[in-house]
Amino acid sequence: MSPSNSPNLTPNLALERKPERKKSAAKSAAILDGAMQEFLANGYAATSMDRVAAAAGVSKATVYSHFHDKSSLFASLVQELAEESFKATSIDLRDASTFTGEPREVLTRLAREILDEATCDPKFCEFIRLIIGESGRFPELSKPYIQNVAKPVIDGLTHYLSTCETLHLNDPEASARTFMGTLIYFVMLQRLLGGAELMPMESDRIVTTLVNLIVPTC
Amino acid sequence: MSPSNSPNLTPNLALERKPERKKSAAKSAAILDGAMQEFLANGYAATSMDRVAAAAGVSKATVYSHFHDKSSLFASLVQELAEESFKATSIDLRDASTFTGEPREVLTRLAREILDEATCDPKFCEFIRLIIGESGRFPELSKPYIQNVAKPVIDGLTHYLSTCETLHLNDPEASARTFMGTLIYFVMLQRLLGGAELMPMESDRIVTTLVNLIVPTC
DNA sequence: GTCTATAAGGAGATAGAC
DNA sequence: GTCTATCTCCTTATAGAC
Repeated sequence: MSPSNSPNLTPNLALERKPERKKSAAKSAAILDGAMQEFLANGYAATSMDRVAAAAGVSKATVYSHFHDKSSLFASLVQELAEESFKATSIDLRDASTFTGEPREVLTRLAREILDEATCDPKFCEFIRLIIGESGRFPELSKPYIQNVAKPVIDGLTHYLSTCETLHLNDPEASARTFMGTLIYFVMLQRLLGGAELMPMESDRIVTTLVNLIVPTC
Repeated sequence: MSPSNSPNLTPNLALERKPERKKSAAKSAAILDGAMQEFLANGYAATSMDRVAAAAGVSKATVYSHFHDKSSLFASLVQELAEESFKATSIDLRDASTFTGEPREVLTRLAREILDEATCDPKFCEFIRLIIGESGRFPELSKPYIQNVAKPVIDGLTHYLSTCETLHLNDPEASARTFMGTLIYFVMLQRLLGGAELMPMESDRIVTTLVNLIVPTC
């Protein structure tokens, strides 16, 4: 109980150079990185803690000292990915320049950005695959995705659509879901399910058609 | 080589009552049934062959006598489910009455049927979850789904939309994908990811908005 | 053709040295 | 705090009786 023995009581000294020996956040990040690599590639059940440890460059016991068990490591990873993905897509939503211009231009630009991100960032597709695939056994884990990714995007788009009087949309939120659904379904068929060979489709045709449906032409 | 010894050469006799002792198709069906139950509930990696055997009411050795290994059993199951699902949804497409009436009525009816099936048949959602979740490690297995389920629906809808001159659609196939994408994304968010609580939405609003976007109102 | 019993290996999780 | 070594259970797949 005597504070003189406690190593916690030397915080003001210039010893902060090496935060090594206090369950370093660096190790935690490395473990989450290894977990990301393995879980995204193999899914939950097919990923072993040995491989996570190897991918992280630490021993298995270290993994268990940072995370109580496999499922809580998985939960932490999903949480982190949801927030990271959120940042990636929400930059667009909070940036005013995203929504400046004619509705036709704005929606075209937005659709292209979303498809580009899905195409160029393989982690994005793998994350969606993981969330959908494991949401049956981990129902709670879809919440971070909904709250941090899907809902902000739908809400932001809904707000934008509701401010465009020229579009005369009766139900902006349902329209926003049509917008996102068209894009996500395209990614799902072409990228996730490898439909590019069996039923090819150019992304520009999807974007053009989608924008034409929402922005009245007559 | 002598055909007189071949058991195949007694097809005309009245012995067809008991096809028991020839790797009975009934057992195969029972195994596939058990496999369906387990794989749909747990995914591929988390399903054990012991539980498949138990669910099928046979021993594990019997499972291995009908299917070479776990992955080929899984492949057979996916193939069967894709064909079964295909029948379920393609009845609508081959039935002429599905496409009779005003485009607005036809599309509304079709959208409601698809959402109803996704809502009432839990196997439908679990199958989609399984296909998406495992398509990373079993890329071939998404082909039966694409060929037997997704492509026929898109193609049938594309053909219908292209015959509706009143709709003046520039790109019927891209429009068909918008139609299906909106519905599947709705099912994905609300049913698969449990978004019903966090971002509720009535299916009727989706259907109404979707039909209004495709069928011109002015 | 179907069963019981078992082989061979990998999984999650922990004990104890340092 | 991190490691090596280990415990225990469960996995896929097969061998051999009937």
